[in-house]
Amino acid sequence: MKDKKSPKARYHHGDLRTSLILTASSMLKDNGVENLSLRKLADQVGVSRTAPYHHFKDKNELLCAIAEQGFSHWKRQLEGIYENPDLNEEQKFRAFIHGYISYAAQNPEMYDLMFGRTIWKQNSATDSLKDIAYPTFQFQVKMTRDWQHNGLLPASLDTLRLSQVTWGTIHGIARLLIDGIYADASHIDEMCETALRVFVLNRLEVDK
Amino acid sequence: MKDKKSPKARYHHGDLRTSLILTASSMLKDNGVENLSLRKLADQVGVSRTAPYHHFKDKNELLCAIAEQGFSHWKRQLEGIYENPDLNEEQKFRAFIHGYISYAAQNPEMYDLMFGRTIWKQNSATDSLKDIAYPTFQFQVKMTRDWQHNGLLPASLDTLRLSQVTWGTIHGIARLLIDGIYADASHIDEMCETALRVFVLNRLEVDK
DNA sequence: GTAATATGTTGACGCTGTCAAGATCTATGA
DNA sequence: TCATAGATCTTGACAGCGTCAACATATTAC
Repeated sequence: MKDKKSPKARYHHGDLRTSLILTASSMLKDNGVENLSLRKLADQVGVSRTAPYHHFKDKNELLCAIAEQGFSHWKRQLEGIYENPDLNEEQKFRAFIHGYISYAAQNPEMYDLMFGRTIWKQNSATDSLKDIAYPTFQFQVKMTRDWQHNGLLPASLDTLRLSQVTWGTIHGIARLLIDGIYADASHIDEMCETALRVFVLNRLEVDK
Repeated sequence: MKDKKSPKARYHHGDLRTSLILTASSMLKDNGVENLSLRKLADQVGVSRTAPYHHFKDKNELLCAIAEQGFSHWKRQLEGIYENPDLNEEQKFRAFIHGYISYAAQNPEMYDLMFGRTIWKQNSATDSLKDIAYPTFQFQVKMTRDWQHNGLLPASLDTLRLSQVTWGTIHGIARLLIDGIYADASHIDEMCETALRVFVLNRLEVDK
């Protein structure tokens, strides 16, 4: 050790945990989960391959921590739409659908991590992730209930089932887009409008 | 080589390609794509680790071949519903939705392979797979068009967009189920009925 | 029957996640 | 102040993965 304290050559990193999450998020965005390796990540950050294990039990815990960041960002965005006083109920519903799909289209890898099987299959989500993810899911149920009370969505249907169906719809459209089954992102707006009309408008201006 | 022709000890397998697809499908069903390795597969079939490479260019080609089988089975099932003369249009639509979700719920790993990002992302589907997958997708568009003509679905909407939305809906519900975000399979029927009412019934018996 | 081809094998390479053991820095408390 | 405990980072090692190259053996074609 020649340099006493060159900032790059310190034995201890300082805030490795945060650096790992940040760099990993960036690598995720560029190349997807399937190309995110702990070794490349450690290399990028400038530490040895096993250093991350002092901050995350295993790779899954790192992925959950990244997803947490995503949910936090995501939840703020959702709430921002729902609490915007300048929008009426139908506009909120429209903004919600467009916002949801846009987020997925603009952050496909993060969306995949947040809502994909890598984390959720086989219950590998950490408690910490569940603590932020579950309330987000529930927030969607709450919005659905409100829209039912407002007459925007049919009040006759069970709220939980209806919110599963509405969420399923936009989730499914998002997945078709980001998984490359419908690669053409130029139709996003039209698809959103069609979904909207299926859920809302067809009930108001009855098809004759 | 002691035995002249013990059926287990032959140098050439006989129909390795078929055996690989069959065994791989079984392993897929049990453990998912993420746990399907060529080496374990070869071991199971009783050949060396590189033998599969004489029948498939790489792992992706094997996966595509498996998915082809899935699509073939799947397409027959779809057509069986659609061409059943004992069902009226609404019953067909209902059977289609229930059949779709049931297939996904009963064959989650195959469904994931057929409609997931492993194959479709980055255009890794083989031509052979596309030849069977694309017509299946188009068959859904055709059904949607017919249901529009029958008045079951709104004729005012663009057929392609509408079929993307209806497919998106059941695809999304299927994914939520098989990815473990909604693990509770006991609600499948209720979710299907809710989706059905959103698409069809709400338009007929207008919510008052 | 011999040559070409199809199909199988072993060896090797670089990549991966992760464990164990040891090195080095930081913080605690006597 | 200084030893020591704990946090953090390192190298070494291992098994598993997909895949390539080189070689062996069986089948097919002329």
